[in-house]
Amino acid sequence: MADNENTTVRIVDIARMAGVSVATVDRVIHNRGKVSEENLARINEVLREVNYRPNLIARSLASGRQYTLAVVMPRFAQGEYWADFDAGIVRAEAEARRYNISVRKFFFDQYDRASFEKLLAELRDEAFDGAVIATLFAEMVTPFARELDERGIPYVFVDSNIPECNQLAYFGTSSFDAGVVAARLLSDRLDPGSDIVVGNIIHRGDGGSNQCRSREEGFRSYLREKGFRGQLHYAALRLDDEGYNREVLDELFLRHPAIAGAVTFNSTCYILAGYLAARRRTDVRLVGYDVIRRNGQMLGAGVVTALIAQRPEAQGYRGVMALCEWLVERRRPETTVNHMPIDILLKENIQYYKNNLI
Amino acid sequence: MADNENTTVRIVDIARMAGVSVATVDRVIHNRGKVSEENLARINEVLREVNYRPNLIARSLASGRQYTLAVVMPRFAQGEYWADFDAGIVRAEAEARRYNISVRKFFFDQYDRASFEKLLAELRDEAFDGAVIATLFAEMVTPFARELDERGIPYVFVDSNIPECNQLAYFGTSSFDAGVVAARLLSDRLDPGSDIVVGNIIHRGDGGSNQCRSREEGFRSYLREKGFRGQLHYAALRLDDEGYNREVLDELFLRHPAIAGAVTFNSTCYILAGYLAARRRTDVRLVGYDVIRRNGQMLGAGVVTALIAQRPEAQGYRGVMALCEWLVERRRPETTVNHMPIDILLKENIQYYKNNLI
DNA sequence: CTGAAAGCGCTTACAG
DNA sequence: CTGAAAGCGCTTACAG
Repeated sequence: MADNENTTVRIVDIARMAGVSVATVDRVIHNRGKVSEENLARINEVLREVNYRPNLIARSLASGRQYTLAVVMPRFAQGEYWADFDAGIVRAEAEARRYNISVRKFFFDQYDRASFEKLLAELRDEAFDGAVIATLFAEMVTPFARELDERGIPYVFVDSNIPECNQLAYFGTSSFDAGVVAARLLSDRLDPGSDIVVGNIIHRGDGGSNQCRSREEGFRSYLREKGFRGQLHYAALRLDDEGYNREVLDELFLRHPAIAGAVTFNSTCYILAGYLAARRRTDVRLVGYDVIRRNGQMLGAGVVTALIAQRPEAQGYRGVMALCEWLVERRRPETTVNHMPIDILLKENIQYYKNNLI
Repeated sequence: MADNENTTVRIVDIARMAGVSVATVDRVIHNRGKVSEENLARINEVLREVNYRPNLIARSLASGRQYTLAVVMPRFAQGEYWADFDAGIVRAEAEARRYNISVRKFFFDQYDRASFEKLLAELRDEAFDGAVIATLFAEMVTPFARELDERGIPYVFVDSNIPECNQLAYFGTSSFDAGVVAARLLSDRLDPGSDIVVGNIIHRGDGGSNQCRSREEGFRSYLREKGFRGQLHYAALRLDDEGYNREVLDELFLRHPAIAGAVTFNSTCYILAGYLAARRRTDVRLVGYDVIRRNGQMLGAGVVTALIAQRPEAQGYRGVMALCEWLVERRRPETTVNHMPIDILLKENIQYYKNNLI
């Protein structure tokens, strides 16, 4: 019955036990067909009996099969959010190479939906065996996902999930609950009547990402539940236009003196932080997302109260690895929706956060 | 000069380029000696020129070399802290198997230093190629580490670091700063004059672990810096002895009515939480360590204010993997001291923490 | 539908 | 000090 556990059984062993050649066993293992009913049954029986575990190392070495993965993500500069995600891709790439899997990155502009559209069009003519897709523009990802389904190409979502697709997996936070946590951290010591500024970045095309919208819903939901009575005021800000932002915010704060809190639902809370620091508004609590360099500095300086992070490096790494395991071993991730932890960073614990990108 | 990047160069290629056989190249690659000066030089030159990267998969398949790793850790029951650490070990084990590396666990009783001593004695007669050691009893680990140095066996520390050893790596938090974070979370809304209870578990042998001592130092240091004026009172508690603990705590709270905060520096804050819940002391803020089941429940119930966690699963996983990479590829971890993030868990974000053990 | 044989890149005795 | 040859466990044409 129970065979000697420690001697691994190989294909030749299976072949001998079933009275066939290794090639036939191989056909059964890979469902390549062209095997007689009786051999099929016999081999499967043996496979089951000995609980055959293929040696993946040998398989990889022998097959020489090459896979290419496409990673569809925003373009980034050093120190920005997507640079951390990219670090995870790079790490996964190094591991994947051992299994003859290579990675190609395709970039779009996260503030310009047209750039994403254009990129998707290009991808129609590209050959790849799997894709990791950052779902910022969810409405456009959905139809593209259907095309991939038709092409039989597996894909993984990162950043925020889109439930109605056939993704192999999702890696990212629950955006809604990440919004709840922001509200908790911000309102903890806020008078229930205070107003709150919401900093937004002006988009080309249309408003906000999938993720930011969900975070705001979670944020509002928490405040509602806790009986918060203040107002939320939106500030439409620009990247790298300090003068403009200052004007907008000056006016906003002037008009609404009850403002005692601030939040951004994307990774640019350093903009609001810069303003508050310049104006010495130490009375305003500020919460934002993502441990990018400029946010981290503002947290260390005490201008930002808390940052919420979502393990971008892990998202990148696990996205690629999920596809690798699927392609090499036909092994699905244990769960499709993989919510990353919602990390809370304060001045006191931020220094260790980046050390361990895993 | 720069060769075609994408065609991998193999040992046969090197051999041909150097005008020798693959066996000689292999000897050079592995410093096995028995190679003439001139061949050595020529081969090394070629190796450098083509930037040779061995195919580890092929190497592993061909060599059939077996390694055994020893993991020295506390015995645990399901739901306890070390069970999470163990989950990381198990995951690493699965990966390591591919490279012919197996893991043996050796358990001691974390509340009994004699059990650790006994275990170390046993390990002297065991054969293994690397060790992951939980450093709870630091004074005893140090001499044992020296023995390993002499035996030429690499080792990795987890839980808390011991600087003066030759560990290949350390994976764990900065215990001191984890104490600082506890103080920040506890004292945030505490009156500077309030007293604080420190819950301790009575040890057999001697007091507290390495880690708990450092956390307490960090804790006290933060309070000192912030001008905290209250007192710290120790409660010597027992595992699984609710009646006894209740007596001790009843008396303590009676004698010190200024107590408004509580902390434990190990993972048993559920004991204090159980007491506070039973006595309906919602006025006492409680902070503890580690997301074990019973702590998580108390956080969800609102009895515990915050938990601080240290990614035990990652510690286990990375500890084993560091040894694997060293044994298989002679690759050292990039840094020796790998501080894990100090994670902060509140009621609002705890639900996602366990999903992603990485 | 089936099997013998070569090969993936490396390591390991073995004979010289 | 050196090299020819077999082998790790699996896959892949190829011939039947």
